[in-house]
Formats: sequence, C-alpha cells, structure tokens
Amino acid sequence: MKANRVPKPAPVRGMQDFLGDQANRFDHVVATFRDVARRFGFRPVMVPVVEATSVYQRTLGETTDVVAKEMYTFPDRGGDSLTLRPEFTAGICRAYVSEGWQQFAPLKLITHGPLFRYERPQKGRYRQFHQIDAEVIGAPEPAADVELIAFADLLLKELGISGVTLQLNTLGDAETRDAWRGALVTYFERHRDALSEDSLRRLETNPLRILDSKEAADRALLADAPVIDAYMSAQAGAFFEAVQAGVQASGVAFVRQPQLVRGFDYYRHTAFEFVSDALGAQATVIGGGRYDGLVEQMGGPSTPAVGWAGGIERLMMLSAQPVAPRVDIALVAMGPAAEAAAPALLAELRIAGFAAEQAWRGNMKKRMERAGKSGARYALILGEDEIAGGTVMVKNMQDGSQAAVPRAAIVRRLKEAL
RNA sequence: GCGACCGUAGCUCAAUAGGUUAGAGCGCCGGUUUGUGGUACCGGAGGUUGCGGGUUCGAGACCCGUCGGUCGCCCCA
Repeated sequence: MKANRVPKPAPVRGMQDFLGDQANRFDHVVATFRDVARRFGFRPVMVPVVEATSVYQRTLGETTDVVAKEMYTFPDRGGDSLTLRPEFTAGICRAYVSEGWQQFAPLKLITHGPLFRYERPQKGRYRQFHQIDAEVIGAPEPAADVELIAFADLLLKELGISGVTLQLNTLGDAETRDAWRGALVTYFERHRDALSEDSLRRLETNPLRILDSKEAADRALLADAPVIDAYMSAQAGAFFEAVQAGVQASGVAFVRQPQLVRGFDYYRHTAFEFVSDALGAQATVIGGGRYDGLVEQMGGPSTPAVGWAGGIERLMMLSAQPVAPRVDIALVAMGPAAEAAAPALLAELRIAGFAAEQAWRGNMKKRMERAGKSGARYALILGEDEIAGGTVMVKNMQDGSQAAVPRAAIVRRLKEAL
C-alpha cells in the first residue's frame, strides 16, 4: 500500500546518469586518453568547474552562441556573477595567468570533466557533457600542433574508432583572418538576396560561419566565395605548410577543408576537427586549433598556444564495446565460521593483486549464481568442511572443475592459474 | 528559442476499429536441489497506462492542455 506517492525524480534536462555498460565506456575513454597522453608526455592539470563570468564572456566572443545564450550563469551569495564552464580552454588560460605558470612553459597539459551549455538536448548533445582536453601552452612551433593532432589520432585508434576523418584548415594570423573576413563580408553582402535567413544573421554576428551552413541556398554561393589562401600572409602560409607536412609525416591522414571555421573568436592559424557521420546531426568528435592571443587577452604575457577537446559521450557512442571490468575471484563463504574467516582471505587475495569479491547473502545456490554473473574466473568455496580441513575449494567457472587447495597455498596456486 | 514524433511493470515492448480483471520477455524474489553458477521447469511480487481536463454507456487508445523524452533546426564536443 503506497500511502504517499512521491513523484519519481528525473535528472535535470539534458543531464544523464550512467551505469553499467555506459559507465564502463565512459571510464574506458578516459583511461585510454590518460594512457595515450602519457606516451606523448602530457601531464594532468585540474581547474575549477566554475569561473567568473568574465573569463568566458570576453574570450569566446560576445556574439557566439555559447556566450549569448548557452551559459549557465548565476550570481553567487556574494553577488559575483559566476558561470559553469562551457569549455576548458579559457579556464586553463585563466589559471596559467593566475598561477604564473609561464615559468613552466612550454606546458603540455591534459584534463577532463564536465562542461555545461544550456542547449536543447539531442543525440550527442547534452546540457552537462564531458570532454577530454589537451593543450600545449607556450609553444609557437608548428611541431606542437602536429603533436597534438597525432595524439588525437592515436587516441581514436586506441579506442577502436574508425570512419572518422580529420579536416584541417588554417584561419591565418590576425591580419590574414581580418583580411579574409572582410572579403567574405563584401562577397556575401553582394549576394544578400540569395542568403538564407540564418546566414543573414550570421553576416552580422559571425560571417565565417556562413561557410559551414547547411542551407542549400548558402552552399550554392560558397563555390565562388573568397578562399583564405588568397589573403594568407607569408608567415601564416609557411606555418600552415609546416603543420601539414608534419601531420603527413606522422602518418595521419587528413583532408584540407578550406571552409572549416571554429566556434570561438580566439582561434588563429591551425583549426581542425575529427568528424564522423555516425552521430546524427553532430559531426565533430574532437575539435581544436591554435589560440595564440588568448593568454595575453587574459592579462598574461604574449603566449602562443594550441589545444583540442573531445566529447566523451560522442567518443563513447563510436567506440567498440569495451570489456567489462575483470573479476578474478568470487568468494562463497557458507556458515558462521567461514564468514568469519572470509575477510582475512579476501585481504590476502587483494593484497596479492587479485580482483576478489564476495557474495554477501543468500544460500549457496544464490551465491554461486552471483559468482557466475560477476564473470569471475574462479569461485572460492569456503564452508564448514574446508574450514575443518584447512582448505579452500577452488572452482574453475569456465569448465566447472574444482579441487581442494590448502589454505596456506591458495595465493600461490591462484597466481599460477591466473 | 522553433519544428516533428513519442510517453503502458525496474528495463524492452504488446493490448483487433474505443468494450470485462491491461499482457509478455528480461530482471528481481522463492521453489524443484537444507554445499555448487552459466541450461531447464514451477510459483510469486511488481501498473492511478506521465499529469490534468474533455468526448462517450464505456478511454491505455479519440480531443485539448501540461510536463517529460527522442530526433531535427540554430550552434557545438
């Protein structure tokens, strides 16, 4: 009889709970990321989930959607305006300046965690989502860009993800970008009447974005739109050449995508995205680029930097199913004497490095059932007979065979078997 | 913010064109087996059909509203 019905609680819109396979996949993406990062010599950095609103407002660009309508911004009890981080880079640069990390430059950093954007959720897009993130701060060399791209590429391979293509472009240096942008505006102004409604708005807010419009009307105009190469300064051109050569030499396949632009205002030079067509309307799995002016804009010294971020949920959707966490041993202890002896046996097994679990309740059948479901390789049966004889029954869960092993020899014997 | 589709046990779904007591599989609990899992058989618990209103003799099905979900637009990881 349910007296008072409490409505079933739901997670906040666009936020998810993970258990089982989902949680395993999440964990697997992060663990693989850490492992690959280690091979590239990247080190962890931790930064807050919340920053002063100004950290994002100024740097991402006032007119970008993230700043204009997607930030979780709220006043704290002291009246300061805070924002849940919508991306990693700005916060890391803030920390770099706050903590005087220039003394450690060049820094190769990784981090991961939740990000928040107030958007309408859909496939591969959530209000709380998670990213892995890699940044190189304090390196003007194209080799830094190359290494980051190789890092991302190897990560995808290690995750068993295929069918992803690397699109590479340059936005040039500040002069190049400005000149190109000006040419684009002039060009699209001339074709105002042919532009889609959305692109007319983009023309005012972020003209570069017209380049990746999905509207057929817009796409028809793109063929003759000015290409950045025509406005490229010598240095910017040379830089991009070096990046492309390095990526190629790393054995990473890519396609030049001259219409690739990125969402935030701080990007300069290299811009890239690893894209997939298996994510519904979302294409980008990992995206990044160079942001040479950002640290300085934060009030720090002039500092070149590059980085990328990858969506963990998106990587989870693309990765082959990871193996479930391995359980070596399930202990089935029956009777008061056995249950009293269980902790010591478990402690010994765990200290020896085994993944050992114990069923806490039920009759023998139930406990064996649990042992079977846990996927344990061996079940250790400890009952009155074993206690009396100073042994443990070791059962191979694959073939069902079992044998009594002296209690004192148990760890050694399991080490031989596993 | 806009659009389309969808809300039935814990989960995945069913319920002829409105018609008795809303079913099944999986999972869970118990039994066949008072010390042996993965197979099998038997039994059991578990539902205000998202919520509110309306139409009807009668609504899980139809209508309106609302909340939630999914997918798409915008934008992005």
